[in-house]
Amino acid sequence: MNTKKKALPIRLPHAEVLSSIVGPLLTWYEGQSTLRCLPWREEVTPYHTWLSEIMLQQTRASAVIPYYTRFLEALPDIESLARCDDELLMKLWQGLGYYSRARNLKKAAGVICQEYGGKLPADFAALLELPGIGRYTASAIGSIAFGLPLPAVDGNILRVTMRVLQCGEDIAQPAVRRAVEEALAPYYPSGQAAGALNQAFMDLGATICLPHGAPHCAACPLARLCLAHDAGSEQQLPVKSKKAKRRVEQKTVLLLHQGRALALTKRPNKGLLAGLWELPNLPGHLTQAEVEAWLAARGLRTLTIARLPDARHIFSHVEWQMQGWAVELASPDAMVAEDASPLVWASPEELADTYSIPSAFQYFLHEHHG
DNA sequence: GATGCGTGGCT
DNA sequence: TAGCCAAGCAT
Repeated sequence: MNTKKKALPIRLPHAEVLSSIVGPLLTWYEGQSTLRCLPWREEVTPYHTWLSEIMLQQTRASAVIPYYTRFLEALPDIESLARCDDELLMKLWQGLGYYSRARNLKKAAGVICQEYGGKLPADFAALLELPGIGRYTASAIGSIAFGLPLPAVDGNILRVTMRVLQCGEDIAQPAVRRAVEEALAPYYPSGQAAGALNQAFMDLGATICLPHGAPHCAACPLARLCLAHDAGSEQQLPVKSKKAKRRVEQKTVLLLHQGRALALTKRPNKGLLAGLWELPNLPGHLTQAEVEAWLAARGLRTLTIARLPDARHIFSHVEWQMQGWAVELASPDAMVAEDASPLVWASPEELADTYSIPSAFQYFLHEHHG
């Protein structure tokens, strides 16, 4: 016999309740729609919906708005995105995080121009094949831009659904996400109501059915149907298993000035902050003597050197504890050693306009200016 | 299925 | 403050 446990499909309790939430949700959304004025709701096109959904992945709407507006001014259509300069692309994304989203966006634009005549396909399976588009995003684009009856199951829909059904399944498990999709799909309308229903779920999750603190059940159009509200268990749901603890890395960050120019290096093309620019940095916390030795070994002549305030940056899975040194170098610099990553010397203008530098280094850059 | 991938806001 | 969380995807 096969002793491996076969994963059973997740069954949601009281799933029939879901049939009765569609009407109240749509009615509520139509009454509320002017309350959340979002730029991607003003002129709905497949490109606009696609761009907004990518930017909104794991990112709050308030953070996305200025990026979305600026991005469309620079790259107003899919064709210009497909042909844009990579440094410009990353500059437009600088500070938004999850940078592979931007690279996948451009990759997908190339495919769309190549395979689909420059227009997004109005088809779930075809959307799903594009880089950076998963089940959620394919459903969001399909429903909002093309009126396809697809539930876009994100964190909001999961939370609302688990509460309405008073279901204690672990929403960190992909199988639960899939079960919610299958449970909701039969009740989804086609046409404009499809996108409206998905956005109604999201707005409800963002403004009423809150993830932390007390949800605003008194203002919720689903309160009378909600089994968790009925039982008083809203704040115990949804259940979500904890993620692994993040590791800590110590770094020594160098602010190397040569006249007006500041040294930068390019990060590797894979992994954390792939392909972005950074301040030169070394693993561990080095003493002043060790920093000076490192500089000397690269033919860089130190004029002055001073400690900067410590800084800490927390990523989702790693924490950087950084010590910084500001160094004035004699110019011109000598050639760097072969094993060192090459330094580029950026003027303040290039720093602002050309190089994409992640937020993790902004503490020290502010030190540089201020 | 678990892990890597950013950043900022909230409690 | 430390931890949790946000309109997830790729591997």
